[in-house]
Amino acid sequence: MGRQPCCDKVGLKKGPWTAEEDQRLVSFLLSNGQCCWRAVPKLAGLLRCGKSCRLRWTNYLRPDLKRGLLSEAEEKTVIDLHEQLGNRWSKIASHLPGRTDNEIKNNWNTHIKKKLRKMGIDPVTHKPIHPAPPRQAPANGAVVSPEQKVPKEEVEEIKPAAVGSAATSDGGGHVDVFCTDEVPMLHLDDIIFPCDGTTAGSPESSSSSAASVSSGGGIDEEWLLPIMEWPESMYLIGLEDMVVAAPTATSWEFEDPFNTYQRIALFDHHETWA
DNA sequence: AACTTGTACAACCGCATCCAC
DNA sequence: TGTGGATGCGGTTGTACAAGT
Repeated sequence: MGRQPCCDKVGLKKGPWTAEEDQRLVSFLLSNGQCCWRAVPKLAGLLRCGKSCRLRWTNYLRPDLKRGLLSEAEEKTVIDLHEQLGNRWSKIASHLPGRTDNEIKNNWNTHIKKKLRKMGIDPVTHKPIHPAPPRQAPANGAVVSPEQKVPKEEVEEIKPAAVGSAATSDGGGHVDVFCTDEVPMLHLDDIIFPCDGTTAGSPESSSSSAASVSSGGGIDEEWLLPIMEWPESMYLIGLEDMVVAAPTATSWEFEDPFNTYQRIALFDHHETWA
Protein backbone atom coordinates (compact mmCIF):
# COMPACT_ATOMS: atom_id res chain seq x y z
CA MET A 1 0.00 0.00 0.00
CA GLY A 2 1.63 3.22 -1.10
CA ARG A 3 1.77 6.44 0.73
CA GLN A 4 -0.79 9.05 -0.10
CA PRO A 5 0.52 11.89 -2.25
CA CYS A 6 0.66 15.01 -0.18
CA CYS A 7 -1.48 17.05 -2.57
CA ASP A 8 -4.33 14.58 -2.85
CA LYS A 9 -6.20 16.13 0.03
CA VAL A 10 -9.46 17.60 -1.09
CA GLY A 11 -9.53 21.38 -1.06
CA LEU A 12 -5.85 21.94 -1.62
CA LYS A 13 -5.11 24.37 -4.37
CA LYS A 14 -2.87 23.58 -7.32
CA GLY A 15 -1.52 25.55 -10.23
CA PRO A 16 -0.02 29.02 -10.47
CA TRP A 17 0.47 31.00 -7.29
CA THR A 18 -1.30 34.29 -6.81
CA ALA A 19 0.40 37.42 -5.50
CA GLU A 20 -1.57 37.08 -2.31
CA GLU A 21 -0.40 33.53 -1.73
CA ASP A 22 3.17 34.59 -2.39
CA GLN A 23 2.80 37.37 0.09
CA ARG A 24 1.41 35.07 2.73
CA LEU A 25 4.16 32.54 2.25
CA VAL A 26 6.98 35.08 2.24
CA SER A 27 5.54 36.88 5.19
CA PHE A 28 5.28 33.67 7.15
CA LEU A 29 8.75 32.42 6.29
CA LEU A 30 10.34 35.75 7.05
CA SER A 31 8.67 35.87 10.42
CA ASN A 32 9.20 32.26 11.41
CA GLY A 33 12.03 30.96 9.28
CA GLN A 34 11.95 27.63 7.52
CA CYS A 35 10.66 24.86 9.72
CA CYS A 36 8.77 21.76 8.76
CA TRP A 37 7.22 22.35 5.38
CA ARG A 38 4.26 20.17 6.17
CA ALA A 39 3.14 22.69 8.75
CA VAL A 40 3.87 25.79 6.73
CA PRO A 41 0.68 25.99 4.65
CA LYS A 42 -1.53 25.55 7.68
CA LEU A 43 0.34 28.11 9.74
CA ALA A 44 0.60 30.55 6.86
CA GLY A 45 -3.07 30.19 6.01
CA LEU A 46 -2.51 28.69 2.60
CA LEU A 47 -4.53 26.03 0.85
CA ARG A 48 -1.42 24.41 -0.56
CA CYS A 49 0.57 21.34 0.30
CA GLY A 50 3.90 21.78 2.01
CA LYS A 51 5.71 20.48 -0.99
CA SER A 52 4.20 23.13 -3.19
CA CYS A 53 5.18 25.81 -0.67
CA ARG A 54 8.74 24.57 -0.51
CA LEU A 55 9.01 24.55 -4.29
CA ARG A 56 7.56 28.02 -4.63
CA TRP A 57 9.95 29.37 -2.03
CA THR A 58 13.03 27.61 -3.36
CA ASN A 59 12.45 28.34 -7.01
CA TYR A 60 10.83 31.72 -6.98
CA LEU A 61 10.47 33.58 -3.71
CA ARG A 62 13.84 33.09 -2.09
CA PRO A 63 15.36 36.52 -1.62
CA ASP A 64 18.81 35.58 -2.83
CA LEU A 65 17.68 34.38 -6.23
CA LYS A 66 19.09 35.86 -9.38
CA ARG A 67 16.64 36.17 -12.21
CA GLY A 68 17.13 36.27 -15.92
CA LEU A 69 19.35 34.47 -18.38
CA LEU A 70 22.49 32.71 -17.29
CA SER A 71 25.66 34.62 -18.01
CA GLU A 72 28.32 33.16 -20.29
CA ALA A 73 30.39 32.25 -17.25
CA GLU A 74 27.44 30.56 -15.59
CA GLU A 75 26.68 28.59 -18.74
CA LYS A 76 30.26 27.40 -18.93
CA THR A 77 30.09 26.36 -15.33
CA VAL A 78 26.88 24.44 -15.93
CA ILE A 79 28.36 22.64 -18.93
CA ASP A 80 31.49 21.77 -17.05
CA LEU A 81 29.63 20.55 -14.00
CA HIS A 82 27.15 18.62 -16.10
CA GLU A 83 30.01 16.79 -17.74
CA GLN A 84 31.25 15.77 -14.31
CA LEU A 85 28.01 15.24 -12.46
CA GLY A 86 25.41 14.40 -15.08
CA ASN A 87 21.84 15.51 -14.45
CA ARG A 88 22.41 16.22 -10.79
CA TRP A 89 20.82 19.61 -11.06
CA SER A 90 20.78 20.41 -7.39
CA LYS A 91 24.50 19.68 -7.11
CA ILE A 92 25.15 21.86 -10.13
CA ALA A 93 22.95 24.60 -8.72
CA SER A 94 24.89 24.55 -5.48
CA HIS A 95 27.89 25.86 -7.40
CA LEU A 96 25.92 28.76 -8.86
CA PRO A 97 24.82 31.14 -6.14
CA GLY A 98 21.38 32.53 -6.74
CA ARG A 99 20.39 29.88 -9.26
CA THR A 100 18.00 27.02 -8.60
CA ASP A 101 18.16 23.46 -9.82
CA ASN A 102 14.90 23.98 -11.65
CA GLU A 103 16.20 27.06 -13.40
CA ILE A 104 19.38 25.34 -14.48
CA LYS A 105 17.48 22.28 -15.60
CA ASN A 106 15.14 24.42 -17.68
CA ASN A 107 18.00 26.38 -19.10
CA TRP A 108 19.85 23.23 -19.98
CA ASN A 109 16.88 21.74 -21.77
CA THR A 110 15.94 24.87 -23.68
CA HIS A 111 19.24 26.61 -24.42
CA ILE A 112 22.44 24.82 -23.61
CA LYS A 113 21.48 21.47 -25.10
CA LYS A 114 20.67 23.06 -28.43
CA LYS A 115 23.76 25.18 -28.36
CA LEU A 116 25.98 22.19 -27.77
CA ARG A 117 24.32 20.21 -30.54
CA LYS A 118 24.80 23.05 -32.94
CA MET A 119 28.45 23.04 -32.05
CA GLY A 120 28.63 19.33 -32.73
CA ILE A 121 28.82 18.24 -29.14
CA ASP A 122 26.61 15.61 -27.67
CA PRO A 123 24.98 17.20 -24.62
CA VAL A 124 24.73 13.84 -22.93
CA THR A 125 28.28 12.58 -23.28
CA HIS A 126 29.94 15.97 -23.91
CA LYS A 127 31.85 14.36 -26.73
CA PRO A 128 31.84 15.27 -30.41
CA ILE A 129 28.93 13.83 -32.33
CA HIS A 130 30.19 11.33 -34.91
CA PRO A 131 28.49 10.76 -38.31
CA ALA A 132 27.43 7.20 -37.58
CA PRO A 133 27.90 6.57 -33.89
CA PRO A 134 28.51 2.87 -33.37
CA ARG A 135 26.72 1.22 -30.49
CA GLN A 136 29.72 0.25 -28.41
CA ALA A 137 31.46 0.98 -25.18
CA PRO A 138 33.49 4.19 -25.01
CA ALA A 139 37.01 3.72 -26.37
CA ASN A 140 38.67 5.05 -23.24
CA GLY A 141 36.92 2.55 -21.07
CA ALA A 142 34.94 5.21 -19.29
CA VAL A 143 31.80 3.90 -17.73
CA VAL A 144 28.67 5.47 -19.07
CA SER A 145 26.25 5.89 -16.23
CA PRO A 146 22.61 5.00 -16.73
CA GLU A 147 21.66 8.64 -16.70
CA GLN A 148 23.99 9.28 -19.61
CA LYS A 149 22.13 6.92 -21.88
CA VAL A 150 20.96 8.78 -24.93
CA PRO A 151 17.18 8.80 -25.08
CA LYS A 152 15.74 7.47 -28.31
CA GLU A 153 14.18 10.79 -29.11
CA GLU A 154 17.55 12.48 -28.89
CA VAL A 155 19.19 9.95 -31.17
CA GLU A 156 16.50 10.59 -33.74
CA GLU A 157 17.07 14.27 -33.39
CA ILE A 158 20.79 14.09 -33.92
CA LYS A 159 20.95 11.59 -36.74
CA PRO A 160 19.82 13.59 -39.79
CA ALA A 161 22.09 16.54 -39.21
CA ALA A 162 25.10 14.42 -38.43
CA VAL A 163 24.66 12.23 -41.51
CA GLY A 164 23.90 15.08 -43.82
CA SER A 165 26.72 17.40 -42.95
CA ALA A 166 29.69 15.08 -42.44
CA ALA A 167 30.45 15.84 -38.85
CA THR A 168 34.09 15.19 -38.21
CA SER A 169 36.55 15.39 -35.43
CA ASP A 170 40.26 15.61 -36.02
CA GLY A 171 40.95 13.89 -32.75
CA GLY A 172 42.42 16.99 -31.24
CA GLY A 173 39.13 18.27 -30.04
CA HIS A 174 38.41 20.38 -33.09
CA VAL A 175 35.00 19.65 -34.45
CA ASP A 176 33.57 20.67 -37.79
CA VAL A 177 29.88 20.08 -38.01
CA PHE A 178 26.58 21.52 -39.05
CA CYS A 179 25.57 24.80 -40.37
CA THR A 180 25.75 27.27 -37.55
CA ASP A 181 24.07 30.48 -38.52
CA GLU A 182 23.52 31.85 -35.06
CA VAL A 183 26.16 30.20 -32.95
CA PRO A 184 29.82 30.91 -33.64
CA MET A 185 31.92 27.82 -34.17
CA LEU A 186 34.02 27.05 -31.15
CA HIS A 187 36.77 24.62 -30.42
CA LEU A 188 36.14 22.01 -27.81
CA ASP A 189 38.69 23.62 -25.57
CA ASP A 190 36.61 26.74 -25.57
CA ILE A 191 33.70 24.88 -24.11
CA ILE A 192 35.08 22.15 -21.92
CA PHE A 193 37.65 23.86 -19.85
CA PRO A 194 40.24 22.23 -17.62
CA CYS A 195 39.42 21.34 -14.05
CA ASP A 196 42.70 22.23 -12.39
CA GLY A 197 41.45 25.44 -10.90
CA THR A 198 43.22 27.57 -13.49
CA THR A 199 40.17 27.93 -15.69
CA ALA A 200 40.12 31.01 -17.82
CA GLY A 201 37.06 33.17 -17.61
CA SER A 202 35.37 35.20 -15.00
CA PRO A 203 36.38 34.97 -11.38
CA GLU A 204 32.94 33.65 -10.67
CA SER A 205 33.32 30.59 -12.87
CA SER A 206 36.82 29.72 -11.80
CA SER A 207 36.13 29.92 -8.13
CA SER A 208 32.74 28.35 -8.09
CA SER A 209 33.10 25.41 -10.43
CA ALA A 210 36.51 23.99 -11.04
CA ALA A 211 38.05 24.91 -7.75
CA SER A 212 35.27 23.74 -5.53
CA VAL A 213 34.73 20.52 -7.40
CA SER A 214 38.36 19.57 -7.41
CA SER A 215 38.53 20.01 -3.69
CA GLY A 216 36.79 16.77 -3.02
CA GLY A 217 33.39 17.62 -4.39
CA GLY A 218 32.50 19.63 -1.33
CA ILE A 219 29.67 22.04 -1.81
CA ASP A 220 30.23 25.68 -1.12
CA GLU A 221 27.40 26.40 1.20
CA GLU A 222 28.56 29.76 2.42
CA TRP A 223 26.21 31.60 0.14
CA LEU A 224 23.31 29.75 1.66
CA LEU A 225 23.91 31.07 5.12
CA PRO A 226 21.86 34.22 4.78
CA ILE A 227 18.86 32.04 4.10
CA MET A 228 19.47 29.49 6.79
CA GLU A 229 20.15 32.08 9.41
CA TRP A 230 17.91 35.08 9.14
CA PRO A 231 19.44 38.15 10.68
CA GLU A 232 17.55 39.50 13.59
CA SER A 233 16.45 42.56 11.73
CA MET A 234 14.82 40.33 9.17
CA TYR A 235 12.39 38.96 11.69
CA LEU A 236 11.25 42.39 12.55
CA ILE A 237 10.36 43.79 9.17
CA GLY A 238 7.00 43.09 7.68
CA LEU A 239 5.97 43.26 4.04
CA GLU A 240 4.74 46.80 4.45
CA ASP A 241 8.20 47.85 5.54
CA MET A 242 9.70 46.17 2.55
CA VAL A 243 7.54 48.00 0.10
CA VAL A 244 8.38 51.25 1.76
CA ALA A 245 12.05 50.40 1.47
CA ALA A 246 11.85 49.63 -2.20
CA PRO A 247 12.24 53.08 -3.75
CA THR A 248 15.61 53.59 -2.11
CA ALA A 249 17.22 50.82 -4.10
CA THR A 250 18.16 51.17 -7.71
CA SER A 251 19.95 48.23 -9.21
CA TRP A 252 17.50 45.35 -9.16
CA GLU A 253 15.31 44.55 -12.08
CA PHE A 254 12.69 41.86 -11.88
CA GLU A 255 9.46 41.44 -13.72
CA ASP A 256 7.26 40.75 -10.78
CA PRO A 257 6.73 43.94 -8.86
CA PHE A 258 6.05 42.10 -5.65
CA ASN A 259 9.26 40.16 -5.80
CA THR A 260 11.18 43.23 -6.80
CA TYR A 261 10.15 45.02 -3.68
CA GLN A 262 10.70 42.00 -1.55
CA ARG A 263 14.21 41.34 -2.75
CA ILE A 264 15.27 44.93 -2.79
CA ALA A 265 14.10 45.31 0.75
CA LEU A 266 15.88 42.20 1.91
CA PHE A 267 19.15 43.31 0.40
CA ASP A 268 18.71 46.77 1.85
CA HIS A 269 18.39 45.32 5.29
CA HIS A 270 21.30 42.97 5.08
CA GLU A 271 24.39 44.62 3.71
CA THR A 272 26.41 41.41 3.40
CA TRP A 273 24.12 40.20 0.66
CA ALA A 274 24.75 43.13 -1.59
C1' DA B 1 -6.65 39.80 -37.44
C1' DA B 2 -6.66 34.98 -36.68
C1' DC B 3 -4.37 30.96 -36.33
C1' DT B 4 -0.28 27.95 -35.72
C1' DT B 5 4.11 26.90 -34.00
C1' DG B 6 7.95 27.52 -31.00
C1' DT B 7 9.99 28.91 -26.62
C1' DA B 8 10.55 29.68 -21.74
C1' DC B 9 9.69 28.58 -17.33
C1' DA B 10 6.64 27.62 -13.33
C1' DA B 11 4.65 23.86 -11.24
C1' DC B 12 3.43 19.02 -10.59
C1' DC B 13 4.37 14.06 -10.03
C1' DG B 14 6.54 10.09 -8.49
C1' DC B 15 10.51 8.01 -6.71
C1' DA B 16 14.65 8.14 -3.62
C1' DT B 17 16.67 9.20 0.55
C1' DC B 18 16.92 10.45 5.25
C1' DC B 19 15.60 9.97 9.86
C1' DA B 20 12.95 9.16 14.02
C1' DC B 21 10.60 5.70 16.31
C1' DT C 1 15.99 -3.96 11.77
C1' DG C 2 11.78 -2.56 9.83
C1' DT C 3 8.39 0.97 9.07
C1' DG C 4 6.40 5.22 7.97
C1' DG C 5 6.57 10.24 7.56
C1' DA C 6 9.03 14.31 5.75
C1' DT C 7 11.83 16.22 2.49
C1' DG C 8 14.73 16.39 -1.67
C1' DC C 9 15.48 15.49 -6.44
C1' DG C 10 14.92 14.85 -11.36
C1' DG C 11 11.71 14.16 -15.12
C1' DT C 12 7.77 15.81 -17.20
C1' DT C 13 3.79 18.61 -18.13
C1' DG C 14 1.04 22.83 -18.54
C1' DT C 15 0.60 27.38 -19.82
C1' DA C 16 1.61 32.05 -21.16
C1' DC C 17 3.73 34.63 -24.46
C1' DA C 18 6.28 35.66 -28.83
C1' DA C 19 7.17 34.92 -33.51
C1' DG C 20 5.85 33.35 -37.85
C1' DT C 21 2.41 32.45 -41.52
